[in-house]
Amino acid sequence: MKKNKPKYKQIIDAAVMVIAENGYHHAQVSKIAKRAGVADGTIYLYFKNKEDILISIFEEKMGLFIEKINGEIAGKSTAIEKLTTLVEMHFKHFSGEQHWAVVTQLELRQSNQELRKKINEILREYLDLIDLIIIEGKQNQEFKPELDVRLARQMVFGTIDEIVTSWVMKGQKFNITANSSIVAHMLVNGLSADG
Amino acid sequence: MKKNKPKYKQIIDAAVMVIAENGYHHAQVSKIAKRAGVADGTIYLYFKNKEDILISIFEEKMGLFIEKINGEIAGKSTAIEKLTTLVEMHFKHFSGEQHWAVVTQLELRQSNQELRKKINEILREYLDLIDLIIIEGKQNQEFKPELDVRLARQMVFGTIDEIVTSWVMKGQKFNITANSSIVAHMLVNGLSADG
Amino acid sequence: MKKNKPKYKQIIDAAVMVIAENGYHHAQVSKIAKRAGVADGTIYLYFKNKEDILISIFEEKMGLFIEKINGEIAGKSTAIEKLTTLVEMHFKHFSGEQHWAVVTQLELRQSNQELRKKINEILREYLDLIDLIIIEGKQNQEFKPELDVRLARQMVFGTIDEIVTSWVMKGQKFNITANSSIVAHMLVNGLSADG
Amino acid sequence: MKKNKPKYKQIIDAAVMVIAENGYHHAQVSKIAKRAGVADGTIYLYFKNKEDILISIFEEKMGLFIEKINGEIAGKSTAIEKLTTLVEMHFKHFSGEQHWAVVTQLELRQSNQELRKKINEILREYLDLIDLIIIEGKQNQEFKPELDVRLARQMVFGTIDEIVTSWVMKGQKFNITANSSIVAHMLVNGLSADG
DNA sequence: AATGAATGAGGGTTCATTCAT
DNA sequence: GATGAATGAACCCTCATTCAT
Repeated sequence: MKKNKPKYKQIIDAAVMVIAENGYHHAQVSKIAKRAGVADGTIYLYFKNKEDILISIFEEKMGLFIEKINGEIAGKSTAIEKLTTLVEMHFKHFSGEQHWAVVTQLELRQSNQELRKKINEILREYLDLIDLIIIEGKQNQEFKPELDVRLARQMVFGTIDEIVTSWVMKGQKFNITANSSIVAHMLVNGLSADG
Repeated sequence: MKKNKPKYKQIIDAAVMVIAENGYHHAQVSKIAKRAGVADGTIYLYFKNKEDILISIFEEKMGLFIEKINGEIAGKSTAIEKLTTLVEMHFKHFSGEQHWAVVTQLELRQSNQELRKKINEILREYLDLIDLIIIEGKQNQEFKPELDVRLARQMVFGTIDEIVTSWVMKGQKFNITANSSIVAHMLVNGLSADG
Repeated sequence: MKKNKPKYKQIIDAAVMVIAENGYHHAQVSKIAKRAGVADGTIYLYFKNKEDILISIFEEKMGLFIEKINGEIAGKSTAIEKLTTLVEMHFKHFSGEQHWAVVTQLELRQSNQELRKKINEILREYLDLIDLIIIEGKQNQEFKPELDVRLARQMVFGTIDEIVTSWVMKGQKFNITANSSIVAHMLVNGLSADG
Repeated sequence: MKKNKPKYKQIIDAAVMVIAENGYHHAQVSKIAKRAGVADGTIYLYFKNKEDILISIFEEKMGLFIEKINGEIAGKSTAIEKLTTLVEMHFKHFSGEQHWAVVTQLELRQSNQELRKKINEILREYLDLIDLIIIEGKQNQEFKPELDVRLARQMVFGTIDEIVTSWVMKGQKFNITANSSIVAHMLVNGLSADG
C-alpha cells in the first residue's frame, strides 16, 4: 500500500504547504518535490498526475476530519448536541491547520469542473454525516418534522463554509472558534419548530 | 465615459457568453474579441487587462441585481418580509440567467486570490444590504437583539449561495425558485428569538 | 496565403538547417525560431505544430523538385531519355542541397508512422511520375510490355533512394552525380526486353 | 558468454515483441523487462544500454538470416540462380515473420544516426554477400564485366528493401513472395549485358 | 546474480499583452 | 480610435539508468 510509505506522507505534507503558499496555479510539481525532499519523478510513483495530488490531499485530510468528528459525536445523545459539536469541531479543525484551511477554502475551488466533481464526491461523506444528524433531529422532534433535509443541510454547510472562507480571506486574523456556540445556536434555531 | 460606448457593452456581453460556454480557463481574450466583433487589441482600449473584464462583468451584473432587489424590498415594511423577498429574488435571478449562474457560481471562483478579493469588494454591497435588513430586524425585535450581524449575514448568504451552487453543479435540473419560502422560513427562524 | 509571407520561408529554411545539424529529435522548436529570427510563438502562427513544420518542408521542397523534373522531362521524347533525366536530376538535386539531403534521407525517416504516412502521401506524386514514364515505355515498346508497373517503379525508386541514402550516410564524400548514367543504364536494362 | 544464458534470449525475444507491438518510441525498457519476466535492472546485466538491446536484436536475427541464405545459395552454381534465391528468401523471410518485418522496415529506422550506423555495420555482412554474387556473376560473364559492384548492389538491395517496406506500410496485405521471380528477373536483366 | 525504487533532465505549446501601422 | 501580427515566459511528465539491498 503506497499510502503507508513515508514518501507518500512527505509529498502530501509538502504539497499542502506549497499550494497554500503559492496558490494552486503556481504550485509547480517541481516545487512540491523539492520541498518533500524527493526527485520530481518520484511524485509520479505515488500519484497519477498533479490533479491526483490534490484529490489525494483532500481524501486524506477529509478522511481524518470525518473520523475525528464521527468519534466525537458518537458520544452525544441529542441531535442538537451533535450539530453543536460538529460546528465546534469544524471551526477548531481549520483553526489548527491554517495552511490546510487556505487550500480547502480557496485553492481547491480554483480547480476545473472535472476536479471539483471528484472533490464533491469526497465531500459527500461529510454532507451525509450532516444529513444523518438532521434526520435524527427530525425523529427526536428536536427539529421540525417537516424539515427538507437537503435544504437544511445546505443551510448548515453553507453557513459554516462561508464563515470559514471569510475568515481565511481576511487573513485568519480573528479567533474563529469563538463563534462556534453562536453559530450552532442560530442553526439549531433555524431547524427547530417555530416559537 | 468608456462604459457608455457601444463596444464596452459588446465586449461585456461577449465575455459572459464565452465564459459560460467555454469555462473560465478556456475563455481566451481572442475568443471574446471575436465574439464581440472587435480586434484583440481593442479590448485593451476598454479594459486594463483580462482580469478587468471579469471584474467589470461582475460589477455590471451585480449592480443591476442589487438595484432590482433594492427596489423590491423598499416596498416591504418588515425585516422578515425584506429577507424573504431577498431570498426569493436571489433564486429567481439566477433561475432566469442560467449562463450567468454558471459564471458566478463556478467559473469566477476559479480565479486567483487577487481577483477574488476584488470580486468580494463588489459583493460587499450585496452583503451590506443583507446587514441592513438584519440590523433593522434587530431594532424591530423581529430578530434577536443580541444577534451578531456578521455571523447572521454569513448564515444568510452562505445558505443561499450554497443552494445555488449545488443547483448549478447538478445541472440546474430542478426548479430552484420553489425552495424560496422554505429557505426564507428556516433563515428567519434561525435569526429569531428562541421559541 | 501564409505560404507567401516572408516569415514562412524564413522558418522553413531555418528548420531545414537546424534539423540537418541536430537531427530530428534534437531540433527544438525554440532553436528553429531563434535561427529564423522570430519568437517561438510565431512558429505557431504559420504551422499547426512541430510535425507540421516537417510536413510543410517536405511539401515545399518536393513540390519544387517535381516541378523541376517535370519541366525537364517534358522536352524528352522517349521513356528511356525521361528515366535517364529523372535519375540525373534526382542525384543532382540532392548533390546541390546537402542539408536537405540529410533531412530527407535520414531525419524524416525517424518520424513516427503517422507522420511517415503523410510524407508518403506527398511522395506519391513523385512515384506517380515514375509510373507514367514506365507506362509510356511499355506502350513505346522501349520497356517490356508485361512489366509490373508497381514493381518496376519500386526498383527505380528503391535503387536511387538507396544510393542517395548511402551517399549521405558516408558523409556525402564522393560525387554522386557521376553515377547517374551508369545507374540509369542499369535501370533501363532491368526494364527492357530480355537480350 | 552472456549470449548463451537463458535470460539473454528471454530479453531479446521480449524486445522484438514489445517493439513490434508498441513501436520503437513506446518500447520502454521497463515494458521489455516485464515481458521478459525480469527486473528492470537485470536488463543492464546483459546489455550496456537500450541501444545495445536493439543492436543485439538486429545482430541475432540478421546472423540467422544470413546463415540461412548462405546455406541455400551454396548449393547453386550460377550467380543468377544465387541472386534469384536471395531475392526469394528475402521476401519469404519477412513474409514469415511479420512482427520482425515491422521492426526492421519501420521501427528501427526511427532510431538516431548513431544507432543507424551500427545497424549498417551489421547489415554490411548481408551487403557483402550480395557483392560476392555480383562479382561472381561478372567473372562468369553472366553479368556485364564493367558493372560497378557498389552501384549494382545498391540496385539489388534498394529494390528489395523498397518492396518490403512498401508491403509493410500497406499492412502486409498482399502476398509478397509471389513477386520473387518477377523482381529477380528485372534485377538480373539490369545487371546483364545489353541485349 | 537479481531486484525495483528512486532519480532528474528535457521540450512542445498556449495565450495575455504590445505596438507599429 | 482600431487593428492583429508578433511576442516569449512558463511547466508537467516520461523513462533510461543507477545502486543499495
